[in-house]
Amino acid sequence: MTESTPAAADPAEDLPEQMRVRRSKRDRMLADGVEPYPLSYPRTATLAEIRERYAELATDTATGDIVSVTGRVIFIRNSGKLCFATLRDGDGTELQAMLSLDRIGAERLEDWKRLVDLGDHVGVTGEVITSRRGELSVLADSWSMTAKALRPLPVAHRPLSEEARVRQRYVDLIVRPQARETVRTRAGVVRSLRDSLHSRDFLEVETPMLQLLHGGAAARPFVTHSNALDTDLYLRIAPELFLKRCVVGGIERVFEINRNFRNEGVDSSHSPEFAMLEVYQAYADYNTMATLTRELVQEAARATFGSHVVRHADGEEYDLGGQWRSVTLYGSLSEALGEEVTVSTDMARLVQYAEKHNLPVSPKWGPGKLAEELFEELVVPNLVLPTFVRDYPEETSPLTRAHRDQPGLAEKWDLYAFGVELATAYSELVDPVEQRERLIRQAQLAAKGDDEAMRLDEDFLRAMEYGMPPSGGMGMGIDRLLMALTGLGIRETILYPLVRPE
RNA sequence: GGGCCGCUAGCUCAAUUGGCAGAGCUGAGGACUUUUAAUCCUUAGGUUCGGGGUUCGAGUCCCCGGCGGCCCA
Repeated sequence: MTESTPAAADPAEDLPEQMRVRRSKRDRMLADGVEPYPLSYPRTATLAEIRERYAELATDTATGDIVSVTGRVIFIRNSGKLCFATLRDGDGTELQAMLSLDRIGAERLEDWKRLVDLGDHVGVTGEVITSRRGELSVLADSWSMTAKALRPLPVAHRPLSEEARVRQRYVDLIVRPQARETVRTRAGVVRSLRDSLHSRDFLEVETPMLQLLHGGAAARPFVTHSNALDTDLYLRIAPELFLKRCVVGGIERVFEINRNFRNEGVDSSHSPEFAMLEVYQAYADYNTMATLTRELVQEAARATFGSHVVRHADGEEYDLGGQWRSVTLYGSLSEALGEEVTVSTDMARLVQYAEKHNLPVSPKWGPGKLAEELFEELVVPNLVLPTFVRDYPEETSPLTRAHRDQPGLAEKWDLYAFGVELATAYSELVDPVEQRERLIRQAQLAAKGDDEAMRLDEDFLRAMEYGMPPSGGMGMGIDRLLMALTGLGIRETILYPLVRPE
């Protein structure tokens, strides 16, 4: 509404012709005492119900059944004494309405031709018939405007520009079936994740979005302010530290599906607000989490596509069924380099490999971070089908338990699919003393590089000191899961992505 | 943050070397009782993203800014 004309000005002056015409039709209705936005319409059946009930009706048949239907006019074909319109329901079902002179009379037929435009919502009451061409139709005895549209629809047969689709998603949803389908797919995936977790006795909780301290991930936060407390607050970058408090409190299987906020770049796979599933399970480890994650994704694929084979927007099909490939970080990196690399390979050697592959090296990186960067550069682009990448350097995994038998490594995996990171999981670090030492080191690093030095979350450490049982934890990006299942960009999987002001 | 590409009618897009800003759909007027993106006749519709510059002349070339997309960091 920001662009609308102030009430004082005469809005008709500036408007394009098509909008003036539609407003004048609304005015004409009001002048005739007809409400262009009535309270309701006595609908007796949805378009889908009519289609289902009369699926087998033969060509050029009259049923004698009278129904009342509603829908948005998406195509219109008027002639002198017989008019056709295609109506569409919210679920995308289409049905034809027919209006004939002998059935509704000259006056109402003329009203239809004068007042109804593409995009209007109408209600039609009449007999269910099939036309001579076999099209299932409602032959009107009466009709009403149920909501007059004041703006023209875009051309229905050419794609909207990508920017228009994102900025005016409501228009995208009206004209593009794939847009409506994506909304349904997303709802189905989220529902499937919840069902899968509930059936495994996980409890869903909601933890703070507004936090005094941000933690649980390395990312720049959004900052806001509480007037009541007179203190700055952070929008959460992860729910991790609160979910762990839940496990300390005895909620042994806990999850949350909610939004995280990161004040970072926006591109085809990153959004400043994104939906995330996090799961924690006591007496589990990163192996338990791998099985759970695979089952969650496979059940989501089956719930939404009826199969483990998913079809991407480009038509390619991928089978997500069965066991998934599992590699180690250093093993796959060694293979890509053609030389043995381990967690004890020294910095100088790693820098040589980086130079050989034109990878710029930041002076802030340690050997663990550099190995990860090399991995992302050389291995990740080739990971198409879901692949677990296991055993990351301890250096970059401050909340992860040390590997049970390989020094210098941590029990962490990342799940990659279609070139992006889909999920990550740890055998959680639960020793409060070691946890404190690692967080202090992180805080010192943050303080060096950043004026917003991270403070220690003392309450989190206090909770850990009460004793957290051995646990596995996992986080999965919901938007990215949708991307992996559908092949769409992140701005298509998010209904209303952030855009710059017009 | 850097590079490249784009922004023209309500929508999707054209416009040759710098030389009258166009098409389809949509809209308006008319014809049509079986259409399916109906068809036929007539017709309207523009601050070419904004600002500045070069030029006899700029949608087109140059500079600054805005928005979007892609690639890179």
